[in-house]
Order: sequence, then structure tokens, then C-alpha cells
Amino acid sequence: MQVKICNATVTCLDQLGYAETTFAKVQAKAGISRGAITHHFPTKQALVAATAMRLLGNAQNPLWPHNRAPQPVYDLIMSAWANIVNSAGGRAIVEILVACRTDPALFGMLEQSLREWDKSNLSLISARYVSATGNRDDTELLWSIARNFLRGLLLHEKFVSSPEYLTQMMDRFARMMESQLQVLPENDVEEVE
Amino acid sequence: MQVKICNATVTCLDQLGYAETTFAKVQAKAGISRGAITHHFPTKQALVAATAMRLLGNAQNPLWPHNRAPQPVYDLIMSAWANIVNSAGGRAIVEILVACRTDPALFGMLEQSLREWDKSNLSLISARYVSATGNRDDTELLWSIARNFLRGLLLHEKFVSSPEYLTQMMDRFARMMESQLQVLPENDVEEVE
DNA sequence: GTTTACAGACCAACTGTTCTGTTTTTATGA
DNA sequence: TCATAAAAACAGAACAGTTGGTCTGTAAAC
Repeated sequence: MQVKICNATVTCLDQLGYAETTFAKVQAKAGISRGAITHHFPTKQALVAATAMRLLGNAQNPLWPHNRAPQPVYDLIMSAWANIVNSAGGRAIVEILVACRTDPALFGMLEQSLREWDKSNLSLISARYVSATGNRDDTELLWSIARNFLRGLLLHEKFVSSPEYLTQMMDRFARMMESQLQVLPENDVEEVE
Repeated sequence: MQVKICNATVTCLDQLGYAETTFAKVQAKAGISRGAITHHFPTKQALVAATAMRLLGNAQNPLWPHNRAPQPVYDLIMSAWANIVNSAGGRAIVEILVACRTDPALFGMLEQSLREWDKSNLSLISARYVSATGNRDDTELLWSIARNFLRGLLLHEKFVSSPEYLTQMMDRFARMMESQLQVLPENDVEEVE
């Protein structure tokens, strides 16, 4: 039931935005009663926060296949965009991040989790890729930059002059990252603690 | 009066977000009557759209001083962040862009203007800076990337592990851009049409 | 005297939240 | 094993507050 509610919330956030994501809309989308939502999530912030946590859990894995060689940097950037950021879940996360900026209650519920997700996400990168400088901190900086660029691109997407231009931007950025970041040689792969 | 209303709207968007930016709040912030707002802006979308147009007009100039040499690329990136994106107006714009994604009425009002602003903004860059490849399209791609990164950074700002880390990201990104973009030699400066 | 600029009351619709019921599950104890 | 109590899961009505938008009234400008 909680899964069903959160899935409906993701759809609402993606299609309607945070402001229009109301109990009534989520209820209708999930095809359940009002009481079911309020029982599990007493406030709107609790609902959105729980949805965010669920999304973060799902957004961790798909980029780095287990027991297989990490994909090239160029492909990594491209699939991060296509499979994570520019997906219903990714767009929902952006809505939530924006809401966090001005909603202290929501921010308080998510701050710690988001910080921890950030940290673990960066260590996943460090375990598989390394900056051309060989510096681990620099690897994480580069990945942080990439994530922020992709999120920013989501806001601009509807105003991009043409779909091809968006492709060009992605290609240009991926090539730039490719020159700064590289796959770790196999024998150097560290285990994520 | 319209200026006063729009300024109050910017403050509300920045501090309260799009959802909480209501006629009542703008009215109170501007210290005027309800009728004054609804007279000039019949709908909320019209109010926000007019505010966005005003913001875009103001965000055009400050980066490139007239009749003086363009600042170095590193400084350009830094001041774009500090003076444009991470300002009340910049944050308000991001709120509006996010709202546009899911509000068709608002999107319709702003689509054309935003596309035009985008175009003129890119041509301002091309008039003063050039990609290391010498390609004008590449110059614009690089600037588009920079803008999207900065906007994305705004969403992440509250969750960055420490203020210093944000500084490091900015520094790293600015240095990366510095290696790809350069100030146009003076005699090559084209006039903006 | 007609249009524009503002003031403020008004309204139906919707918001998040609380509340009281009903059903289902789970735990308990002999 | 099974009655039974307690808790959790759900359903849906109710509510006060707020929303965007409209409507009438008045003052000023042209």
C-alpha cells in the first residue's frame, strides 16, 4: 500500500509539480481512499519525504552494474541523464529539492538522508572512476559537477531551442568529462565500505 | 506600481517558493490592496510571467561591462554565480522555470520570451568569448553548459556537505571552463546585432 | 465624460488535517 | 488450536482556513 501511494506521488510530482500534488490527486491516481494516505503519512511533508527516500533508494544502483566492468565515462553520463535524471523519478526528485528550499518542515525531514545519499553516491563513483589528476577528491568534485549539470538541464529542457541542441550539449559535456575522468584499472577497484 | 508588485513577487518566490506565492502574500509584502494586483495581472500566471520578463531584462547586462574589456573566464563564471544565479532574482527564476514544467498556462506565456532571451544571451557570450576550438557554436554550447550547471547548483546548495565544498566545486568548474573558453582578442570583437 | 487605476468585499472551490467508524491483521494465552 | 483482545490498516465524513478569481465601488487622469 505504501508502495502504491508513493508511486502515485511520484507520478503526480512529475506530471503536476509539487504545488498541485495534493492528497486528493494522489488518492485518485492510486485509486484508494483518503484515510489510507493520512494513516501512513499524516502530513504532506511526510508523504513527500517518504517518496523521496524511496526514490533515492532506487536511484542508487542502475548506473554501475555489479560484477561487470564499469561503463565508459561518456556512456555513464549519457545513461545518468536518460535513466536517472530525465525519468519520472528524477523529475520528481527535482520537484522535491526545489520544495525543500522553501519548506523548512520538508527540509528537516530530508536533510540528513539527502546528505548521506550524496556521500554514498560519491563513494560509488570513487570506487570505479578516477580523475585524470589521480586525486580522489577531484573525482568526487567532477561527479558532483556532472550531477548538478544534469539537474540544471532538466529545468532548461522545455526551453532548449531544438532537441538536437540538447543532444549536442550532452555530447559536449560528456566529452569534457571524458577528458577529466577515467575508468579505474580493474586491479585497482576498491570495495565500497 | 507594477514594479512594486513584481519586486514583491520576486521576494515571495525567493523566500516562499512558487506554491506559497499567493495574491495575499504578494499583496501584504508590497503593502498594497488586492485590487491593485488583480487590475494589472488578472491571473497568477500573468503576475508570474510579468515578473519573469522583468527579471530577464535585468539579468542581461551586469556580466559584461560596456566599453571595457570582458573579464577573464574564471571571473565570469564566479560572478555569474554570485551576482545572477545565486541572487533573489536568480532563485525566483528557477522557481518559475520549475513551475513552467508543469503549468501549461505559464509555459505558454513565457516560452517565446525565454527562447529569445536564451538566444540573445548566447550571442552576448559569442561576442566576447570564444571556444578553444575557435568554433562559435562550441562557444555557445559551453556557455549553455555553464548556465545549466549553475542552476543545478542552486537546487543542491542546501544539501552541500559544507560551504567550502561548494567553493571547491565552483573553482573546479571554473577552471575546467577556463581551459575550454577564452576571451576574444580585442580586435576580433563583433558588435551584437 | 469616458477610460484607467486602485480599493476592498465576496465567493465557490479546494487545501491539509482531524475525526469517527469499520475491517483486517496480529499477538496472546490457555 | 482457537477464542479473544489489541493493534494496525483502511474508509470516508467533516472542518476551518486559504486559494484564485470576480464583482462592485470610488478616485484620478486624460
